[in-house]
Amino acid sequence: MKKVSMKDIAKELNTSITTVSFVINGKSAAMGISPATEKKVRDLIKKREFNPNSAARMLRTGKSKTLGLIVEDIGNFFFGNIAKIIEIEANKNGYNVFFSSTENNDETAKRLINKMRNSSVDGYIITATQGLKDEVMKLGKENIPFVLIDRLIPDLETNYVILDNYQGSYNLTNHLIERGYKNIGFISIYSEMTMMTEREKGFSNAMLDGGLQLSEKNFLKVQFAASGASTINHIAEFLSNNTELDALFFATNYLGVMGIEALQKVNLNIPNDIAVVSFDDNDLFRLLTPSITVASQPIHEMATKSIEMLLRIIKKEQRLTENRGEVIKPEIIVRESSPFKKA
Amino acid sequence: MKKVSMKDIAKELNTSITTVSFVINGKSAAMGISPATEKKVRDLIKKREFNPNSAARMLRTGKSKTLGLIVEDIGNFFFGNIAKIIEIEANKNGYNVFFSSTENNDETAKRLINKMRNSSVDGYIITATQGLKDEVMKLGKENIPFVLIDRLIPDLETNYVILDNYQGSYNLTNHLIERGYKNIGFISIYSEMTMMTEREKGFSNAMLDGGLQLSEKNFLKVQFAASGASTINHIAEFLSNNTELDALFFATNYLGVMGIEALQKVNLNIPNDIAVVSFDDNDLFRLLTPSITVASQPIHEMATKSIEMLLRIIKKEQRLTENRGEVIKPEIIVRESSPFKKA
DNA sequence: CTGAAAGCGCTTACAG
DNA sequence: CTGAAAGCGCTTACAG
Repeated sequence: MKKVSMKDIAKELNTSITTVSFVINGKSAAMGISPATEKKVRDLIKKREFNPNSAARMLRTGKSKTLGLIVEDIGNFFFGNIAKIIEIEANKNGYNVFFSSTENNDETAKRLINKMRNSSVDGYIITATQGLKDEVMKLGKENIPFVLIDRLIPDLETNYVILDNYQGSYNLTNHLIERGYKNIGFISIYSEMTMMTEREKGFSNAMLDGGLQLSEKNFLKVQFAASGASTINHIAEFLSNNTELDALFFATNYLGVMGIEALQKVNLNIPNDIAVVSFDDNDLFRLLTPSITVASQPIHEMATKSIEMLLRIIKKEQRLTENRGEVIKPEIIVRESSPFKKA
Repeated sequence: MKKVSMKDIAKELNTSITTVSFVINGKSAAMGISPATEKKVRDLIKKREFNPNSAARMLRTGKSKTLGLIVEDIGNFFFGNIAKIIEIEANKNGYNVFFSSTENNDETAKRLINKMRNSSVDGYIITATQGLKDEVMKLGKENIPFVLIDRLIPDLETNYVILDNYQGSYNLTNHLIERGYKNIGFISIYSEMTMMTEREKGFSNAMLDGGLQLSEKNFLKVQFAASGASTINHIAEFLSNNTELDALFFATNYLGVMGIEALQKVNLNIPNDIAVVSFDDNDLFRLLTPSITVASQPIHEMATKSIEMLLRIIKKEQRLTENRGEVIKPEIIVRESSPFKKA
């Protein structure tokens, strides 16, 4: 049972492969195929269940109709849902999408980009890792369409869709200050990524603007790669050493999750002993008792904006060098973990 | 800046394309290429950063080195992590993977399978929807490798990796009975999928084996597609109408999440007023107060078993018709939501 | 030990 | 309005 080809269709209809190809590619009108011929071709295509061979088309045109999605971790709530929406939108536009997780590792990210390049993807959506600048610049130089999502690369001007991390962090900190908290601990990871530095800047500026003091006792940084257990221990230790803290700001949702475990470990009650807020929402924060106040990323908006931008670049409606960035505003969702502070 | 091809490499070395191809495909020894020639070729390939054109290779060999992963929802914890592991394993074996979410919709699933077929994937890992039997049988007839994951299709013998839903459900119910609960409500979705029917059977048999009575008051079924709000209302109503219930068994983790919201809505306290257990773990259940007892799916084991099985079928080490199913045992993780019942 | 050549299934410039 | 033919970049049977 051999697959049917354009040749088979053409032969059965006593016409040429050219005609069949024009019909398939919607060029009948432009190339002046008669409606009668067009119908004959379409009918037989349907009857024989003919589908053009994508490899042949790809070889001939150089376009694979495939996109590459490189995220930090497809198994996490944020990126999993980003991926779902991107895949649906890509599909609507005739694209399939390859995906891969970098686990925030430079070498993995580089390998994945090159692997996908060998499969000739038509464009990328990339969650950059810290040392990815050269690799991404290479894409730019070779004129391969891409869009950065969720995080920028310092000193690299390009197309991106990111969250306004500074503003979200500033507003979330301000929310705590307005509710009477004065000794706020900011717990983040060691990172040069602007995503992290912006969140820290937003926190610091909100504190200073609120007339509050800042010392190193307000900051804890942990290693991203550290195991859950060791991170929880670090946080617990920090809490034990800084008993004057009345609120905690976790810079990512997985830090928040670990932080909540750490608080249980040292027997601190949220929100009676200490208030808690976190950057990034997830199901858990909504349903925990108490529920957790967050700065939430509009996932749907970020995903659709980035795939639309990538398709525009691929279709050359937007130049790769045009540097049209989208900065999405996060939303502060006030929940039970940050009530007005009791006197 | 044109991409370098095998022809360029051959010309520069004054050798033939054949020789270059043999070297690239590791056939030097078998075809008797001299070590000196082989080294010359390899060095130039590295120097010119040559990568074989995948489209040409695909057209010629009929193999795309691409797999299709069709899951219910890549954005959910279980499938997102399944996807991550499958992608990593596939990559190790030289495959890229396309993914798509069915949202448990038959038409979407059929469309996705056919779309991927047109991109000539070499094999599929599929989370079946209820009406997917014909489509999957077609794959079988055309000898296209695939493995079902997470759920079977009734009356269809094939390769699969699933959870032992019956045993997990039986054991989880038994755990409640041993702890003194007698009026247990089983909350599930309308579904013909064996996954669901097995869970219900496990529950019912454990109840009967425990000498407990069963009536329709022990069962609530909701629509999968129903919105969160309407599902929560249904559950809340069920609870109000069945005040004698002392424990709830949620048949999936998203039902568990909604159920917890419903319990808050009708002011029932876990575990003082009512115990709760759920099938499928997630981060939330571990961190909620109280934490939730679950039957947990070994995600890593399910993912690796399924990709290994698919690769075996592709490499013809296992026949598609061989029907080698793997049934993975779930683990009961006892947490705070199901203590011994107070007198 | 190595090379010339056919052919995978398309698209498209060219010819009529 | 439609067709014959080149060519995309590989793999591999065949020849020597």
